[in-house]
Formats: sequence, C-alpha cells, structure tokens
Amino acid sequence: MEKAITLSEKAPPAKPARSNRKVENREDKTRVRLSQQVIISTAADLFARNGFGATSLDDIGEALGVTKGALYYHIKNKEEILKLIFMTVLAVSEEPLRQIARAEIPPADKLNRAIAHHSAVAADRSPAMQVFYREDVHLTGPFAREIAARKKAYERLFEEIIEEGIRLGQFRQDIDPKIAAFGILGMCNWLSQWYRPGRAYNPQQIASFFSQLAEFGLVLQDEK
Amino acid sequence: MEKAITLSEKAPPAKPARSNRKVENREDKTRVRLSQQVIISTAADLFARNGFGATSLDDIGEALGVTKGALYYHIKNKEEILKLIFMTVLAVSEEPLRQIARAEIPPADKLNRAIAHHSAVAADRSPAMQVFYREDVHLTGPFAREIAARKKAYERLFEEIIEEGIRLGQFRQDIDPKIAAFGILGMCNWLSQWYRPGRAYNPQQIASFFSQLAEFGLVLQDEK
DNA sequence: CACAGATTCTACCGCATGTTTAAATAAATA
DNA sequence: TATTTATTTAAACATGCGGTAGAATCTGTG
Repeated sequence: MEKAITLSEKAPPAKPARSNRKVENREDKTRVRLSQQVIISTAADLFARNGFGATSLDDIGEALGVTKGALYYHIKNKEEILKLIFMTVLAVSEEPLRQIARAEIPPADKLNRAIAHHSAVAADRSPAMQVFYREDVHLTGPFAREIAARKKAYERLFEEIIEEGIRLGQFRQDIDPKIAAFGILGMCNWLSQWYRPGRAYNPQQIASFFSQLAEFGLVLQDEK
Repeated sequence: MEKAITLSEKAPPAKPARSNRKVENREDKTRVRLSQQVIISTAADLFARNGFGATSLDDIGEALGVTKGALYYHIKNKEEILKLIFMTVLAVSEEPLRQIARAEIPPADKLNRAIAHHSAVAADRSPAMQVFYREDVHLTGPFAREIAARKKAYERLFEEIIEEGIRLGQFRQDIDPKIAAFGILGMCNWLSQWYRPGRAYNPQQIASFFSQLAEFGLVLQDEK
C-alpha cells in the first residue's frame, strides 16, 4: 500500500511548535465568529470579485482566518454557499416589490417605488446581486429551476405595473411593456456592476435619476 | 528516476483498433475546418452558457468534434481564447460608436443611433457580449487594464452625447449625464441576458422601444 | 507515388480543488 | 475539576483540468 512518491517532499510533519497560530489570530483583532451568515457574506464578496469558479474554499477560509475544513461544519458544500447567496437576494427583494405592485396608488408612483426598491437592493447588496446575475449558470437541478421561475415572476411584476399604466391611459401606448420592463430592470441591475458606495451619488439619488429617465426621458419637451 | 505510482493502473496502451474514429467523424456531416475563428465562436457559446471557469478545453474540443490537443495548434492557451473574444466585441462596437459620436447631427439623433448600434451588438453577438461583461474578472495583467480602459472610453462616448444634449438645451438639465449613460448602457447590455433570436421583436424594434424610453419616457405628457 | 508540411491524436504530467475523516482543541456544562 | 459537546485542524483522497510531447494521420504538391 505504497503512497505515491511526489517530487517535492513537503516539509514532513515535524510537529511545528504548536499554538503559534493562536498568536496570529489574536493579533488580527477579535476574530469574527464563524457562521453561515459570515461565510456567505464573505463568499459573496469573493464570488463577486473573482467569480464562483475561480474562488476556492481555501480562499474563503483564508479570508476568514480559518482552514477550509472548518467551513464544512457550517455548510454542506460549495454549491450550498451559492444557493444561500441566491436566497438572500430573493429574501430582501421579492416581498417589498409585491407590496408595491399591489398598492393602491397611481402606476407612475408604483414605478417610482419599484425602481427605488430595486436600485437600493442592487446597490446595497452589490456583491450578492452580482453573484445573483452572473453565477446562475452554476446552479443545477430543481433549485436552478426555482430560481429561474422566481426571477421571472419578479420581472413580471415590473411588467404588470407598466401594463396597468398603459391600460389606465397614463403611459404611452406604443411601447411594449415586456421590453420596457426589461429595459428598466437592466438599468437597475447594471448598478451592481458599476456602483461603489461613497461616490458622488447615493442609491436614492441614482434611483431618482432612473425614475426621471424612465418616466419622462431625456429630451426636453417644448412644454406649454 | 521512478515515476509516481498511482493506485489505478490505467489500461496500458493496448493499441486499440485504429481508425474506428474516422467513421464517426465522417457521418456527422462535413466537419467544420478548425481555425481561431470557429474556436472562439464555439468557445464564446460555451463560456456564455456555462461560464469560463466551468468550461474545459475538453468541452470546447468535444463541441468541435476534436480533441483538446488539436486546439493548441491554433491557440496559445485558454486565456488567449478569452482575450480573442474580448477583441471581437471591441472590434465590432468601438469604431461605429465613435463615428456616431462625432457625426454632425442633433444629440437626440446621436442617442438614437448609439442605442440602435449598441443594442444590435448586444443582440447579434449575444454570447460574446455575455462573456464580455461577465468574465472580465478572468483577465489578468496589462490586457485586463487595456480592456477596462477601452470599456470606460466606450461608456464615455455615451456620456458625451448626453452632455452635448444638455449643453445645447435639448436634454433635461436635471439628470446627471454619467448616471444616464450608465442607465442606458445597462438597458442595452441587459439585452444579451434575455434576448434570443426569433422571438417577437428583432433588435431594431427593441432598440426603437429603448430609444422611446430614453428620449421621452413612459409617462404620457398632456400634450396639446 | 513519394514526400513534406500541416493538422490532429494519444498519453501523460503536475497541480489545484472539493470533499471526507479522524484527531486535536476550545467552549460549555455539571 | 471532570466530562461532554462544539468547533477547528491536519492530512489525505479522488478527480478534473490546463498544458505538453511525440507519434500518427491527413492534405496538397511535384
């Protein structure tokens, strides 16, 4: 039962002076307690920056000051981390939009609020949102289908708001609601690609620009 | 100079009956001639569908009916395939937009054409565009910086068109040109995420909807 | 047909990665 | 303190991947 002989004999387990690790850990401030929450949060950052496939569990462990083995006490496997990130995004985005869609206010106001809501999610949860829209190809099986369905339902709410506006004669009749919904969603989603906190504008201001754009457009009407 | 002893002794080179492969190849129609072009085109499809990291050279070879070894006669390595995809996108998008930006026409017309151009690229080169905006994290070194710079220059052209419209008093004064440019670009870029050929609308029609949205918005002004 | 160059295949290497296991340690409890 | 439970480590594993080298095959040309 010979072991495979590799070329580079790694430094054999020379029982390195134990507890030299503890020193390192203590010095980098109070170590954050490991949990699903911090794992998926850290993982979302890394996935957003380097991609799901290019981020190893070693990377995640290193970012947390822990060996990758420790991660397995809190999560089932790598894909579950991804799944949890997707669930996080849906958890903060679905219900508020549903409430906006069924509120009893003019369609233009609904659109305003929907844009504000979605922009806020895209900006505040930027890493998770980037993962949500870039790494969906790595989901498999029933969960992948569920995410796709809920994503579509979410988009459909935007569509319905626009349909309502058209039906009530408040929105232009010559624009396809599905295309318009995709356009507006694309506008907001793109936020997560370029927005970084602490820049010139905050998410609310950006959302207000987007609302102006979506409602009235850029071109100055000769009003009156 | 012993080789490493592995556990599973692969079936030794038992010289399998040669030329059983040729039959397979002949039957699947006339085989496409291998070249950089078809490699990057096929790779773009696979990268777009499964991601760069999750697509192996074996996958690309299999899609082309060829072993991965053959690929290396035409390309240097995997990253070069990615680079060539990026170059393709820039090759078809940069120059036309520059011409639109410097044309002597009203800013609104420039914006129209820019949106039509960018939408067309996003729709027609959908796989390459998806790769362009999703897999940039896998570029390294000077090339990564060059792509980032040219991407920014491209966005800047949209921004300048809007600035011109504002300066000439033809666009609303209360919208930040940079934010508006990002919004419009996001709208178009998102196309490559959902557009599939042969659906209800073609790229020109979609672009026209987007132009309406960006210029006049959704809300019906009480004109008169 | 003979030859040369172009192209592809086969077989392999080294390495990184996701996952598992048992042992070691830390924290909680009594 | 003694014992149990929770958490982390260390080490190994199986696998798949990017990349390489040389043999094999194809293609065109004299």
